[in-house]
Amino acid sequence: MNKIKESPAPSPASKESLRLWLRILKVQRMVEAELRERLRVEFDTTLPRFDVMSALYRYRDGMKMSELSRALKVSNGNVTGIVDRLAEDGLALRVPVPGDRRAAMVRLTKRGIETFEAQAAAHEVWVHEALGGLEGEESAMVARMLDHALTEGDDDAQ
Amino acid sequence: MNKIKESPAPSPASKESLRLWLRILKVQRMVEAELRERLRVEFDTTLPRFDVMSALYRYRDGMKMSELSRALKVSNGNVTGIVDRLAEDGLALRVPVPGDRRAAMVRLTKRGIETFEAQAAAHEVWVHEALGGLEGEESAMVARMLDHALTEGDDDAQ
DNA sequence: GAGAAATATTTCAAGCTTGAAGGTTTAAGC
DNA sequence: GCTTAAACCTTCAAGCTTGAAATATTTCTC
Repeated sequence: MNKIKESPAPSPASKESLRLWLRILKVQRMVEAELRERLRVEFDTTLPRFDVMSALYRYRDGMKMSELSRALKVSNGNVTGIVDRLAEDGLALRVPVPGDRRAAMVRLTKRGIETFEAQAAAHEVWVHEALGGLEGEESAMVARMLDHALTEGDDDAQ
Repeated sequence: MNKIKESPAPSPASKESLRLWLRILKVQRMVEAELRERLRVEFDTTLPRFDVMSALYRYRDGMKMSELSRALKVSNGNVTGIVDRLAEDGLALRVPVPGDRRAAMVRLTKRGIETFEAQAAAHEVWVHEALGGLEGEESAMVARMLDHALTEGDDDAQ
């Protein structure tokens, strides 16, 4: 598998951004693989489902489908399918919006809330196990700098 | 969409890891969405295809399917499909491995190399545009700290 | 208030992704 | 050598993901 020395794109400072990007990607893939595996084995669920439930848990009285897809930064049609499956399993449910017959509110069922709380507690531990190599202050600093790295377009900050 | 104050998981330091994780995820999703969109519009290709070509470009004389999937940290079956499509488009090709009739080497075609070089140059610029909010030294520091954040299991470093 | 534009959601095809199961070939153990 | 295990790859079903097109409803504009 002889690795070949690179040469083609002799750019100046964008190289540094590229290196950072590859590092971010590596960390993200590593942690995500771990979380996905654990969610599957221990809770028989998936990361996308967890993400949706997490958003719904935070906004306990419901979110519109469009709010959900905006919050998760995924496409509209995507959310439809995931919510469908959550609903089939009795974890979430669609309720009509009084003044607007186009829209639908999605919210967790009682069982959905209980289920998510168990998953979230485990999830937090897993993340710490995977990413706990930094002291508290370092961790906060990296988080801050990452935010700062995005050259713009920052909304919906936590 | 009333946001509800959180309360359920009153953990101590894992909270900090969780915050960092969410930040990483946010940056990753933002940049990735941008890259995907641009690859689609300007080169009519996808991120997974780009990733595979990137690996094949680095290991110019070919990689086995298994090496490819290990390098990209994706499943075996996944790579099969992507390479199939690259091959259909005449960008990559499978060549038999002399001593081993199970394995297959994958390598870029001449056209594949040329195509990738154009894409890679643009890609580097895009990443810098998206992630250029840090000075060179800061960027390097974040990269270093991210590496350090992974509590272990680090192989294949760059 | 009728028509046009905007908003909210679903449906669809194509591609990505996984984990598991299957087929083939090679290596190891005896 | 023969059996068993290991390695390599593909196939498959299920689910995720996107972007675009289709529906339905609401709002805007005149």
